[in-house]
Amino acid sequence: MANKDLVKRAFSVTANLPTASQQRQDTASTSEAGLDGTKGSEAPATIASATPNKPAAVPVAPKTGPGSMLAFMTDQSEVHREVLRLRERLSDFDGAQATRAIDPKLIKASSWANRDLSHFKTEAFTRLKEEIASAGGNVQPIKVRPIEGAAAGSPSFEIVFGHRRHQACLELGLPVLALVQPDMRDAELFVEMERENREREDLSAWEQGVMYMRALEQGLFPSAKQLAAAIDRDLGNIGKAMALAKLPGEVVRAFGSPLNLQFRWATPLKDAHQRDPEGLLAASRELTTRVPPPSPAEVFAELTAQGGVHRQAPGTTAEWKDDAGKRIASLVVDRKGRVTLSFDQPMAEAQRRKLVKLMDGFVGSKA
DNA sequence: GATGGTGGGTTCGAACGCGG
DNA sequence: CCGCGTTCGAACCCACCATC
Repeated sequence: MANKDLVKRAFSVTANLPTASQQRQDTASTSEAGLDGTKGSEAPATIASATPNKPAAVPVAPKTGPGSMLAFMTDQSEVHREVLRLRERLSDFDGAQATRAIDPKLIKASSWANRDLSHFKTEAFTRLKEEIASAGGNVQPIKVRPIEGAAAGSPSFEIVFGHRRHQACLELGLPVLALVQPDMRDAELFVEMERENREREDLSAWEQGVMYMRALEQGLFPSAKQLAAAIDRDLGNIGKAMALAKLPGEVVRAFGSPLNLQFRWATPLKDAHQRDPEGLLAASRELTTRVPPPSPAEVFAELTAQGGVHRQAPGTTAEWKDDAGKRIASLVVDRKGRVTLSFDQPMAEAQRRKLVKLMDGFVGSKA
């Protein structure tokens, strides 16, 4: 039985990782009982003495020099095993990146980001803010890079992506969960920020344009073509986005928010600006004073109609209303440039005759 | 001629409205 | 409710022009 018990005991000792004192006691038991003694086979019971049925083993301090040395060595082997265990656990996180909770005041927006303030007033942003508030912080971390030589009290980090989550935490007074990426070059930051924004589809055409313009102005890329290649985007769209971004502020304001500007409007608006810059600005200023404000499509239609355009955008280009604000008539242009003038209310005979006469003159003058 | 930029046409997918 | 057609926005492609 002796050999069988020894094997069982040895396994038990290893598996239970005894403390030095336990092992010492075990050794003492073995010596007392002999290799074949039943007493020795009970030793593991001492190791497992934490069980409620058995009294806890009383640690015995080593009394001799070799005993102390043995105790030290076993202690050391225990530390060594712990190190190995921790290393093994650490290897589970190979490739993972650690996040930190950072005071949002210590983080500044990226130099190339162009989050329009109206982005932080949208319903989507309010929902995001509510989600973050209910979770007690942003669950999805933002990405930042440290700012070299930042002065005390000034921001120490720059956002790579996650401007909306940062803004939400800033407004809520919560720390931002952030992934800190050291040694990140400007171009790398730009490409990553651009990719993240595009994947989330939450940057307007105008904002993209401003972002691209800044990247080129600051020399991140030598040309728009190389910028397009770096971010894997079509050059034509980059040109259109930048054309929107180059529009005067008055024109952009006429649309209510820069977020309302669309890619396909870039060329017609640029044409209108080149054709009659003063006229376009005057029309834009006038549109911003309208109550109720016209829709973005109506603004576009009116601005591009300034000075006569070859290709008009489809949509309602003019509306007439009565004192109560109810629509009386509207002028609509379809995709082929055909114009329909319609009246929403019954027309008196006298008015009809007047309109026909007006049309005679109008069509006649065209012919 | 190479490179960079622009403009216009086409295509694709999503959203929407309408009729059965 | 479902299928179909239409519209809209974005992306892609390519031809063309300007500059060096």
